[in-house]
Amino acid sequence: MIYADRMPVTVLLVDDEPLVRAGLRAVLEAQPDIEVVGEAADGAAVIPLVRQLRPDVVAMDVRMPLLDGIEATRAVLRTVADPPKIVVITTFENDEYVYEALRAGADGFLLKRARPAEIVHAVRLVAEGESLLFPAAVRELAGAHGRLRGNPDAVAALERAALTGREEEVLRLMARGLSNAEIAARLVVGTETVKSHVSSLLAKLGARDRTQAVITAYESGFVAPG
Amino acid sequence: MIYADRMPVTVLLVDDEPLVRAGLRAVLEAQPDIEVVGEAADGAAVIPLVRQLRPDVVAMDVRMPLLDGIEATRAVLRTVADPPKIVVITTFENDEYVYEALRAGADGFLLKRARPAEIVHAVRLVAEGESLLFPAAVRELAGAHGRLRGNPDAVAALERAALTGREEEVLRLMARGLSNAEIAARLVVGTETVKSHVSSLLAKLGARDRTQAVITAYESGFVAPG
DNA sequence: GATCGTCTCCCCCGTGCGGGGGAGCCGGGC
DNA sequence: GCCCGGCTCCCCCGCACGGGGGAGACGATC
Repeated sequence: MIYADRMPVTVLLVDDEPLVRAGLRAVLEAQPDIEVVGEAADGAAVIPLVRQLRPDVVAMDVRMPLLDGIEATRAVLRTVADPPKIVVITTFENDEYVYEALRAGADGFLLKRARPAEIVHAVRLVAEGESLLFPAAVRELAGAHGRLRGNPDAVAALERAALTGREEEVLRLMARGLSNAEIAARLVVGTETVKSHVSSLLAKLGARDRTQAVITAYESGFVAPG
Repeated sequence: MIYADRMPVTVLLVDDEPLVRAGLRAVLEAQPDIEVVGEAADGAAVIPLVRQLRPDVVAMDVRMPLLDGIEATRAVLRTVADPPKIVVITTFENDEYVYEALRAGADGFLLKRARPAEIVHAVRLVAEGESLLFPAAVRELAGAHGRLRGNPDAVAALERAALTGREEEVLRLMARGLSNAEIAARLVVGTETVKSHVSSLLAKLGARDRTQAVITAYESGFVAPG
């Protein structure tokens, strides 16, 4: 493929770790059709930079000290006219922050440990308006080709369930092995509240216990393995 | 099991955090058959200490200021005759440094948040040159530089676990959502037997409960969704 | 013969889990 | 205005789960 005859894709890097920024810059700058036009260490600095630099793509960490990637994404999309595409960067798969960011309007995400070629690919795709949303695209990117979308029964169970937002959050955390108390701490609510959500989602999913619920989550592709 | 009649296993601790060293020392010294013979705060100090103390096992942090665990591992294996076994210590699962260290010749790894019993277990097994560790399989996977079929940590956890045939059967049934009683019925054994297998397998996988074990099963590809 | 690991089963015991109920608060929709 | 769904928190309660032990039977290995 030849990209050199197109306008280069301009990218703004936003990550609190200089090391990560340097790595991304090295990877992306190695491409003739990609240009890193700026860097920021926190979400708070993003908006003025976006206004000034007008990048095609913002590669943004989700976890940052002052203003995280979720809020920054919302802020950019809310306040900037003709906003750039936003790719959120994360260390962990199954990072619930990522889902928040995607809900906030991000166009895709990538893992820090992805291979250079995958990162480049992701940036190009997003720049072209292709939005890499959830598992299927990720698996494709990750090269774990061939995996199915999910067990139809499990998918159906999840769709029928019509979980509320909070229930989905709880299920994601359950699927990462957290206990009720740990989930409560993470969501900053009482354990009784978590138990309430758990009971509710178990009933909706037709699961007898949390283990069966997590199985359904995996089988349906609601959470993605590796 | 009685260990006291054997020669004690001698251990050298290498970690830049004094707190971690203290914790490891406390855990290991509580065992009659394990003796902590020295400590170092950085990889750079390891080689002379290894020459002087001749420990059976070096428990080494991967991330250290001057000389990290990867380079230190290489250095020890390259320059010391009849080198000790090396266990790398890490805070994070999904730590690519760990895989680097394994490629460099480390014999195993453990998470800082592992339970004392697991840490002790790991040190003993490594000291015995036993199969706890990453046999060829993991090193191969790590060296294949490629994507694995699953989350590397989960794969590693399963490899390291070395589950018995029965334990694997039980894990598969757990991963299908069966309760202990149901598994017992399926395998035509008593529920106490199943509980015994479950406890054993949880310990080996480093899982706190059956849900975490099932997650590991999915993440590693031990059971496949869909 | 002695040792070891696996599989089997048993005990006690604490607790996290999940069921079943209820209740207050808030925002949106009728 | 009222009602309803979602989120929050509370109670009681039974039980499966998991940790801590131990022990006998069997086969493989040394």
